[in-house]
Amino acid sequence: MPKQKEYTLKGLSERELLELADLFKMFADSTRIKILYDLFDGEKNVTEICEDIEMNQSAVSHQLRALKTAKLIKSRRDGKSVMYSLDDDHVKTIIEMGKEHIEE
Amino acid sequence: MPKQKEYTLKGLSERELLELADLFKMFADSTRIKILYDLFDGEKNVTEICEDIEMNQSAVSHQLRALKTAKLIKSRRDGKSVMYSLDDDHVKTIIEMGKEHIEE
DNA sequence: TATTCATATGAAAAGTTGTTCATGTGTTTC
DNA sequence: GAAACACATGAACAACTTTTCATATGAATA
Repeated sequence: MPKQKEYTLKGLSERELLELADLFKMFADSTRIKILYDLFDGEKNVTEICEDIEMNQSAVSHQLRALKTAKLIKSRRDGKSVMYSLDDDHVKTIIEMGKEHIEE
Repeated sequence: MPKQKEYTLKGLSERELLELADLFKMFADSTRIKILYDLFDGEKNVTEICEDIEMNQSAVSHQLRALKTAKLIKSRRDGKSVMYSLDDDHVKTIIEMGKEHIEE
């Protein structure tokens, strides 16, 4: 039996297109952009991030989890703290491209 | 009277952060990614786009308007048709960066 | 000018998302 | 081991998005 013809758009499968959209969803919220941008400096714990971006701890934790699931950041425990840092080289490039667009 | 201290995260104002998020929202939906990706080939009219991405005309028109408002695409009328094309050099780069991330 | 083709648009429904609140878990310190 | 500190999590609500349906507008053609 022949395999069901799957929709693709010039080599991109429906599944890959959805993954792409999910990835960009991570950049589609200003709280998450603040977190990512804050981590440009390097590793920080949750309390530091909360102070830097002026958001409460619960909201930040929820967004950190989303960013981690999307593999944009990683974490390690350090005593009572959990340290977060960027986990993808493309994050900076993507945000920089965005900045260039809005600065035109 | 001193100006009210405005929140900024390392030089990015709250306003710019919201603009950035709004920009990335445009990439955060697979229908819009399909449209943008489809336009990598060059100018196309609405009917062509609908066929390529297999979506109905109304849904596509709504998304075309969003992309145009965000200045990612531009349009010109050609007889009965309206031709759409990319209006930002960064669009390809941003999508390519996204592809690289998910392909890891 | 009536009809047809191409596109745009408004309203409504269904789904998704972000924040808050309350509370739970893990780690250190006393 | 009790208290304090740091972080995570589930539920609930409000706000926002995307698609569909119906219909409107605009341009070409008979």
